[in-house]
Amino acid sequence: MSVTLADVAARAGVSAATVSRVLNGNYPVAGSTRSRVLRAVDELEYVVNGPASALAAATSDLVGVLVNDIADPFFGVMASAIQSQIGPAGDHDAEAPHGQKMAIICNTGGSPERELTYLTLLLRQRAAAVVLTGGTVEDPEHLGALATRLRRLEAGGTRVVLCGRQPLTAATDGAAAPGAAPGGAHGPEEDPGPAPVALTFDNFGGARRLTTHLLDLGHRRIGYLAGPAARTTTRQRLDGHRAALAAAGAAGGEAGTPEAERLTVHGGYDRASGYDGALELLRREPGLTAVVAANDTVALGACAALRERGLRIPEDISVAGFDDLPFAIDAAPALTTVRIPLHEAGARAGRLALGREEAPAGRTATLPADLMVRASTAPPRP
Amino acid sequence: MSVTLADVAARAGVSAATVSRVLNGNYPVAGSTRSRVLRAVDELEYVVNGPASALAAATSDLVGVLVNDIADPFFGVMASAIQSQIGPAGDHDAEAPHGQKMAIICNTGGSPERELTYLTLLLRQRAAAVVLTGGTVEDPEHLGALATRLRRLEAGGTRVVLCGRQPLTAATDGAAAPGAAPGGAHGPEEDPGPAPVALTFDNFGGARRLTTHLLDLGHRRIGYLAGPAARTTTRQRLDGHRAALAAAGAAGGEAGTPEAERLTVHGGYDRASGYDGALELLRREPGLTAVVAANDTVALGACAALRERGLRIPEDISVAGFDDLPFAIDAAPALTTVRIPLHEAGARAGRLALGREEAPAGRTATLPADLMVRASTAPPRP
DNA sequence: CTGTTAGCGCTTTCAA
DNA sequence: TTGAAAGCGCTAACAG
Repeated sequence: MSVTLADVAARAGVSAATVSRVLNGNYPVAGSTRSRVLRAVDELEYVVNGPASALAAATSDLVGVLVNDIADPFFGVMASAIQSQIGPAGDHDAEAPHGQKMAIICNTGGSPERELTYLTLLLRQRAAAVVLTGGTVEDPEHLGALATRLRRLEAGGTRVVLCGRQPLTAATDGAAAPGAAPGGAHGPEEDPGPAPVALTFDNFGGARRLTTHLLDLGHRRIGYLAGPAARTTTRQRLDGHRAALAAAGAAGGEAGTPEAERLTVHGGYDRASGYDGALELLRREPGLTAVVAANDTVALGACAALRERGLRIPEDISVAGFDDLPFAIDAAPALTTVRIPLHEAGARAGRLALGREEAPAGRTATLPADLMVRASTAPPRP
Repeated sequence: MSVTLADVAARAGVSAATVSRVLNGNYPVAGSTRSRVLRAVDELEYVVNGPASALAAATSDLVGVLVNDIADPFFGVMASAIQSQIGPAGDHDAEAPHGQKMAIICNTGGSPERELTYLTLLLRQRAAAVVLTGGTVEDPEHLGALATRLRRLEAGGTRVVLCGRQPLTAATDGAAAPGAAPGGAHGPEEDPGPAPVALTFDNFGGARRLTTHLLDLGHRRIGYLAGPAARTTTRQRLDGHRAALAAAGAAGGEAGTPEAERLTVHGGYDRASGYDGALELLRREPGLTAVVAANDTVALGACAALRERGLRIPEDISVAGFDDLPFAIDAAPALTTVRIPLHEAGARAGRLALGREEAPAGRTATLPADLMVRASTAPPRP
């Protein structure tokens, strides 16, 4: 814990600079010198001092990954995929962990403040890159603060990648008008620079296809268990759902109408919300023939509530989820849902974060969301 | 990205040392000076340089968390709980992220080499603490290398906490005899020091209770889907299972006997292993009346295979899991399993890692594993 | 309570 | 191809 570069240099009979060059391998060094240094490193069991090199080099080998909740497989799968591109690969030598990056996973719990706090913390670590996963709150003030932080990060050389989230500019239109920065910003106006790279999910399209599937089966009274209001993911999925309803002229397709409100219950992205929400939906509309949930976890909660009410799935009522998390296929019955390519997205985001993959044209790519028809949906009873 | 302590000091009309003291709040500073400094920090949008302070203070505010697979809720839940104790709490001010620690989550994929690599990386980051979650490979050589790394970490002031893993000394008995260090160690023999704090799960007891439950129901032909061989968790659970069988004089209770081998299939901790394993078990013993899986995920895979074979659960065959992950209760039928207090364990490990909780007596605490009887187990058909 | 003074261990010009 | 030297930005004695 106290052998330094200088010690290695002394033992190898070279200067500290040379040792540094050998270790970083970014500079020509004679073969014999090189092996002498490596031997000394080995004999002394030398381990680089990360903070010291980060200070000197003005960049660390840390990559921040922001997630809402790492216990939720939705984020767990993405985080794992991101990590797989960033961390030590299986084939690396345990004795030569050079140039290895490490992922700092930050649980925001969906809280905008904590999102900002973590970004500041990452800024202070001089993170090499930051990946923000999942949707965020659509509040213009938060979006403004977020944009400011990201700009600072990028100005400091940190790569920023959005994974499963709209680019900020798109989200900021409308309410967050141009002109004066929203309250709180008192720093100099920095150059916006290029927008962060974004990988988005086709939440809207997936939701629309899912509800269309239900409509095609003959359902007309469809309840919707939405996620927390004012979050991008929630809104996109709800919009897609309503677009399908509207296209079919079904009830609840017109946003803002009493009918649409009546058939929509907002809650969290957790099981309890699905359980409670399904009950509420049933109270509002006893003639319900189908329930669409904001995600698979919510759908499972809904299934549990429905079943306890004596309703069979899908005979009495159809239920559909979203995301196609690993457990969806093992639900009872297997859940009809929309597959989000979480793993692919995470892996790609990880590569983008390291600059190992070219940014997509327009700096944004939308990943497909495919309908997975399984056993939990069926035609309504005649 | 370039305003430094000195800039703040200049603006506030004080010395850099004073600014440092204000920011770290670990030293008396006059109220007026304090607010002047804080104002300057604010106006300049100053952000501490983490690497620089880590270098100077010889410790960083990073906490390493090693997991097998963050996409697996077993680890996700623990990681989330650990994080909740380490990272910014909800009530913290976003503008004052001082003294905040951050968790570096390292996915080892269950690979011993990567476990070591990450430990080295964490050593190089001068991590404030390291939490190792879940079981590990029981290979004496790996255990030796692991112990060496952990000793170095502790020697450098890093707190080490094991969460869901046996203390190394206990695991090292038997094969890894005292005396010469296993191959590869060529450093000076350091003082072993105190063993790391460990929080372990009562895998053995939980498994025994689970199988006893099955035996009480009348089952006698019970198949076991074990996890990867040579891992602590796998062995403890299998041992508990066999202990229950042996106590009841049932088939397969005697480790090493052909009967025990025949009724045990080793695989991974994933769904596919459960699926394949269940089929294999059925091939070996068509008269099977129950299947016990190494964990819930494996159990779900087994359920799927069994169902495809036309077997009803629990009427034709009982199935049980382990861990009681969130989805277990929503399986079809609800899974009988053993509840592991993942959240509590993680939270406690997090507090131990920060030194915010006293180590348990003997530096090791075993957390209970309670049997959760649900619908997937029932008496065998007469 | 505050300032001065040395480093912490590494990277990186600039020379040789 | 290698070495010398000057910091990177912060903390921590030690004075005052």
